[in-house]
Amino acid sequence: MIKITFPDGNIKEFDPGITGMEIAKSIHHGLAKRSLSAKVNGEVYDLTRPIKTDASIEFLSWEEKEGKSTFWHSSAHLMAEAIESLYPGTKFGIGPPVDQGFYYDIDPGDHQISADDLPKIEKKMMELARQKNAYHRKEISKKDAIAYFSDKGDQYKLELLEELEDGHITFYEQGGFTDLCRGPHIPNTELIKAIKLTNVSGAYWRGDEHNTQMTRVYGITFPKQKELEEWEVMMEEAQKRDHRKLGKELEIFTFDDDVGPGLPLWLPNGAFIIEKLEEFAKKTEEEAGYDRVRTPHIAKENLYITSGHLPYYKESMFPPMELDGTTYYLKAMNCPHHHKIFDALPRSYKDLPIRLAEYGTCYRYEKSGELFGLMRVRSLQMNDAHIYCTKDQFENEFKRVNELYLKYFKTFEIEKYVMRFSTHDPEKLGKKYVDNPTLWAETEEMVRNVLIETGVPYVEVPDEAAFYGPKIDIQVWSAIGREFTLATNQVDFAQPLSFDLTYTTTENDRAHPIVIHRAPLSTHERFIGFLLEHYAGKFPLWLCPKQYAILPIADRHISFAESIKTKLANRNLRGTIDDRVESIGKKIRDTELKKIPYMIILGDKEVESGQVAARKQGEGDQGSMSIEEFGNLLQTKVDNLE
RNA sequence: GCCAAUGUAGCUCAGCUGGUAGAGCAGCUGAUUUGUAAUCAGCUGGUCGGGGGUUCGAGUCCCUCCAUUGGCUCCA
Repeated sequence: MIKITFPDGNIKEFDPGITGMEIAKSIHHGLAKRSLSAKVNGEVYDLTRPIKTDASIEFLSWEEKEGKSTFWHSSAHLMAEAIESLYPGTKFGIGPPVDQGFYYDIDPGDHQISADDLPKIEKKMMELARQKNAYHRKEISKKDAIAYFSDKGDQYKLELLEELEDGHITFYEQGGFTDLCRGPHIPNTELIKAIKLTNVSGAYWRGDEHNTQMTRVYGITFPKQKELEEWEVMMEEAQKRDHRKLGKELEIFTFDDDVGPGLPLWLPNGAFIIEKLEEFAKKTEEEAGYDRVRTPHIAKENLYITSGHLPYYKESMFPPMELDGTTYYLKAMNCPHHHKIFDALPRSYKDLPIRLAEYGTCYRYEKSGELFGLMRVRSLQMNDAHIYCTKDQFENEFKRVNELYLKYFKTFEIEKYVMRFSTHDPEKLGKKYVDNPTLWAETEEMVRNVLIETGVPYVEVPDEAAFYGPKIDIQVWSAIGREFTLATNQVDFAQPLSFDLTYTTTENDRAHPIVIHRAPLSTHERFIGFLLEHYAGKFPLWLCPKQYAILPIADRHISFAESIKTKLANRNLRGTIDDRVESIGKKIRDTELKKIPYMIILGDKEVESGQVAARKQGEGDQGSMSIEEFGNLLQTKVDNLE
């Protein structure tokens, strides 16, 4: 007998070779029905896989992330089966589950698979699912595995097999489809009740752009039709929050063909919000000891040769221009200019740390396929600063930068984030990274220490550092689940050396400072894009271009409206008067759609009582109050950055 | 840059197998002076992304370029 330990600590005995399914059934038929896979001694098992030794067990259902993964992984196999039966001769790459469903990379040979084929594949999948085919796990020798895929002529699977060790190879089979796969899988295809294939795209084999491009088919499946419907509603909701849509509706920004791709034009509302943000950042950073500087948008080639950007970063810069026999570049970053400012004066250890900030406009030649609304653009303004400090000051400075992030995140109610600590790959020294192994080791160690000390949760990602040093990026999720990098905090030991930046030490020697590049609010473009989705276009009051709208019911109420506006303007509250001859219903609707946070409705009653009828966007009537009270209400929120 | 899809009025979209553009909203004009999410009527507005081709005839078919979108790759 073997001992099986349950999550609640209970232990039961079973015959060796019992399966998860049988154990679940022995407890409760509901559990057996609900479970998709099981975690056995920490490893996710098929419910049909025999358990041979003492083990802990935890059943995984649709409610668990790993249960979903199992479900979607099996769905990928089902899709492959459908594709193979519809388009015989298709070769298969990899087909994993992802956050929202699954995909399979396929090589359909002569037959092109397009979006038009998806309904056909979906239908076939449904048909196959209803056949209630079990997923069979089979351990197989490497030799037999190679024979199978050689026979099939699937070079992709053969390539994957090459890297696998004999004795650790498993096949999964359901219906007429066999795949090389680690598993695990759900017991049976009939669990898959709702299927939606979402799109097809190209994907390089093994993620390398030098390899052939395969066709990637994305899909998502559910154990209940209703869940698919809910998911579809959720996707529609997400679309409404898309910053590109909101940016247009709220007149924040626009693009124009004649201006160029990735070059946003900020409309007055957008410009207003940016300037409010800047005002806030300047104040916050002044308090944190930063000095602001200003630098030009272009510089001579030599600056970027010195900085090392030309060898490492040239393809992301706009092409050079020739002026009077000299080559100039548009700046893609502010740091080289700032280094020259550091270098403009003799510096002593007594001056350090020096923190130079600039909301500098940069231009980056992002590849055309990478542009994405405001999130990836070619002209951008960074919330940038460079800190020059001694090695001793480094940890403290780095910590202070992290604290600044957290402060900003709190202000903008960003609760979900992850710090990614990017380190270098020693094999790529001199190619992707500045060739200075000692300093890489030293600085990575320092950053790691700060992270451990401050107790901030982080993940370490190898081979993603900047060319000049390790960095921390902060990953956030917009309200619609879009993930991207906002803040960045980078260590740079290389540029101070290449620019020969020095300060005088206590011993009257010369030493190179360490530089920290940081941009907590990322770029204006990305940050506004993020905020649009984060707040669904309902910006906090302090950022709103218009905080309130006064809606007079008839012409005769306009003069009262103006006197109120003046009073509120005296308290630095911003608003408009809708003096159109329109019904009050229409005025309210228009103001609601513009997402102006507060409305004041003015009619005879208000003129008589001297009070205002307040209405809140998205919430409705707030009742009557004095102008004073209304002003206080808004003022308090603005003061608290709400 | 690569694979695929899309591109019709300021916005959202319709336009069947080719027969020379249509709606709602917005805008303008007029009437309406209105109590918590759309008052009514009339009008204006498009070289159908650009260029080329096939055809008696192209928004519709073909080629090409541009842009956008979904991915891949990339991302200081």
